[in-house]
Amino acid sequence: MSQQRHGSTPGGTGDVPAFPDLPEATIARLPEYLRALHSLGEGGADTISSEGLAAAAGVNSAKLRKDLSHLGSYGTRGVGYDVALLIEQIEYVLGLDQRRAVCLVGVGNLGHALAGYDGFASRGFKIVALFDADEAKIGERIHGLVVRHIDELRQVAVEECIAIGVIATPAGAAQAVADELVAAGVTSILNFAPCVLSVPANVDVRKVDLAIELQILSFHEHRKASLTALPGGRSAAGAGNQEAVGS
Amino acid sequence: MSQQRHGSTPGGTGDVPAFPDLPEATIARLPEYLRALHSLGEGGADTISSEGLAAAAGVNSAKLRKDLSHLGSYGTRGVGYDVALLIEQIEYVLGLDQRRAVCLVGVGNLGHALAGYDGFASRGFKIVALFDADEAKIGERIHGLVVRHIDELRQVAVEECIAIGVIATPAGAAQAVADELVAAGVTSILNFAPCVLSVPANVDVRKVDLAIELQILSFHEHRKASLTALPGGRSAAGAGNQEAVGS
DNA sequence: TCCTGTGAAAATCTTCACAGCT
DNA sequence: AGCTGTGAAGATTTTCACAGGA
Repeated sequence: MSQQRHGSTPGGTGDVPAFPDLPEATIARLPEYLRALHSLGEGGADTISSEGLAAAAGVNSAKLRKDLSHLGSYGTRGVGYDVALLIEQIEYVLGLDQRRAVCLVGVGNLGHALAGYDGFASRGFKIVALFDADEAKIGERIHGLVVRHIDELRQVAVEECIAIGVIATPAGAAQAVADELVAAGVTSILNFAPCVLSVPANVDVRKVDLAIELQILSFHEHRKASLTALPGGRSAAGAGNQEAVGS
Repeated sequence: MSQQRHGSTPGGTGDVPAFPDLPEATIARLPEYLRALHSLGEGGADTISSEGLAAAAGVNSAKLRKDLSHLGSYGTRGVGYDVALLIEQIEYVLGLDQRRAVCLVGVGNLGHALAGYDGFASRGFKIVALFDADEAKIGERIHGLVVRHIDELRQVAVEECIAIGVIATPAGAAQAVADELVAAGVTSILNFAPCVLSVPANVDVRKVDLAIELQILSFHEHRKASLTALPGGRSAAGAGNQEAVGS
């Protein structure tokens, strides 16, 4: 879903430093591997096989090995991967070793929940500022942060070195907010508003649209219904997006 | 592989009726097209070219045409697509013409917000029941619905014909909830808990993990930083082929 | 033995470019 | 003319299957 490509490989001769240019599909899976690794690590595992990690992450083992091979060789044949080492490597590649400040714009229904979402803090992100355009909300305290007026965004973004902006406004306001974020120097945006944003090529946008997820599920419901209404429907060969986990 | 239109498939594999089997990638984009069409329709457009619709949906026009061609021929050469007709067709394929009941399990921070999220109702879904395991929350009224105990899930699911279950519990509880949903006959699950669910093959699971989205953005931040840190780096990545970014 | 890492094949997805309809 | 629908080419992603190290 990325809006733009990330071809890089500058033409220069390659004293390219440590930046493996990973396939997008791989990048999107690394966080899941990381979560699985943390979970396994807490369970006391020191090493884990590709099969085991793959199961914990919900993918198949060949894909997992291929993905990890892009990072380098951090496994041991006959044994598996060292959990702690792999965590470290993935965290490095994802840039999680440095703290990244996040701001959230729009403290309505959804924004309110995001502001207090534990999952952010527990996985290396800290929301450092909240903004809204609604005067009635300015000054409100949410999970320890005070809501500020959107006009302060530019200044605060610089002060706090904000790296990622989260947009949780209604669709109508989202483009203007994105423009503000870009103007403030933010180069990564997570957009919860149901609309397309236009941004300069150096800015990355990811979109999460809750209704779209439901609509995709609705399609599959519709499909399943139309199959069972028929004689001898094939059952679900690649229907889901999850491996058939057989633990 | 090129699948023909709903003509009769030779060979009598069964006169499979109107269910085009769309590529997953296409399915995932249809809701976006639908949103764009509604938006254009409200703006007064009766017809729209592939170029125009593609821009509104944030994809390129060739992809859009290919996607729509899988549904059949609903465009007019030289003119474009009839907005109303196309909306109708996409809604039909996505199964949005029938009301689908949704239940939400877990009314914590995030669940609370989801229960009141306008985007669901406004795009054809209705949350008809809320569940939680925490006695303290049972009976609470949220956006017009009373929170019930998870033990009632099975019964309520049948009564209300629940088609889709949304899991917004902590990770530790998610698998048990998924099992309950499956036992209650729910065959589509939207999972917000950061964990992998195992479900039978006929159940579709989609996962939304907010922290993972941030981690993916973090990767790109890291990558961008490592590029600009290099000599000659500059914004050489000009290969950007994003749609013309209209101001 | 067990398991990773990886070429090569297969499947899927995207883009091009133009035939053909309005 | 303008625009859709679509084969064919290209790019990416997944899967297979096995070489080779522990």
